[in-house]
Amino acid sequence: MGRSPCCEKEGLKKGPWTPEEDQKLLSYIEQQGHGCWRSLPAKAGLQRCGKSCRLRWTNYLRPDIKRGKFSLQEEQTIIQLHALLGNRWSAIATHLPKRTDNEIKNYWNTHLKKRLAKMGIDPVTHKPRSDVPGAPGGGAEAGAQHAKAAAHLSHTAQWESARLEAEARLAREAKLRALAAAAASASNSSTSAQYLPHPAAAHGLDSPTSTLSFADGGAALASVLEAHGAAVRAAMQQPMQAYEEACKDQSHHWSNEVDAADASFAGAGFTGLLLDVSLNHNTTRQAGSIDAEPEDAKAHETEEEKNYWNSILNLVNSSASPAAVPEHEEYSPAPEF
DNA sequence: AACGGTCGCAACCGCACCACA
DNA sequence: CTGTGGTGCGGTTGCGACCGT
Repeated sequence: MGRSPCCEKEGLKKGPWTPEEDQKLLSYIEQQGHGCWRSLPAKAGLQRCGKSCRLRWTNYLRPDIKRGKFSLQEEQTIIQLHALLGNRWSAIATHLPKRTDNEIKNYWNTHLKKRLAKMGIDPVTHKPRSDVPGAPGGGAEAGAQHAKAAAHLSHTAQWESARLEAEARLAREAKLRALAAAAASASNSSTSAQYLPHPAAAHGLDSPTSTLSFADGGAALASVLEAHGAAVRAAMQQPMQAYEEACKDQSHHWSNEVDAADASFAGAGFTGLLLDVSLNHNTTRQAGSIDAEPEDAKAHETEEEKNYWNSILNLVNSSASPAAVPEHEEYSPAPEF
């Protein structure tokens, strides 16, 4: 149906922002809050369209944005989440505190995608490419094993994806409730609260561009679960049930196809499966002398990684009532790692 | 030093979704 | 129900920085 432009193109500045423009936007938002983006430029004295202002604020000027080099753990998280979610940068950003979706997207496109391709891993499917010499899974036996692991990973990814969807849903709901509560006490709102994206940001639930985050590895989610337990459980049941339906058709096939991978899954869990990929990734990087890191640092990050995923999986699992958890073994609570 | 190619990042574009009148 | 405005999101582009010759 087509839409009118977000603003009159005539007379509006485009391109890089100057420090003066940044200062104008920053000081205006700090004093007034952004309010309606479309009307903001005129009020703030900027020759920009509202959309440009919003992007500049969201991706660059906000005080709660971390800039600079991505840590190894952040890289791993991006790769793992990309394997699960694809190019859903905002969803990925929710799991990387203080990183914007734009930054993650850029980092993926300019660094990680190329690195995976160099390793012989298809950055789209996250599966080894057989046409690359020396790629993982090159041999017949290794290939079969990898196929099983990949099949299981895909299987598990569906489950995890459903969970992430539910997390997003419940966080949105929590946000709406919080906004309603904030509206009730709007008369005494402070300026700092005005430019925060939503009240949940006050307890670390915020991500620079998204409505959902687990900045402290799941504690924020825990608080949401605590506050809205019944609604959360109801929300959680939907994707779980949907996935259960899908599994009814597939479970036999899966159980035959991926039993070897399941064995490893039982021992190492989903995190372990992913970490296995990540550790191979690290090994390759070291072999290629790219950002080589000491072994103990790597082990430390691995432990953190396990804890990170454990906290998410356990929190989500604990939120679902026992009756809501399907009996299929794949839905059993996250294994202890 | 000059030039051309490549890389990385900020910013833009356009579509999709949602809320609301 | 439909049209419109506001915003979110992912893809793409433009340009400066960097690097090799």
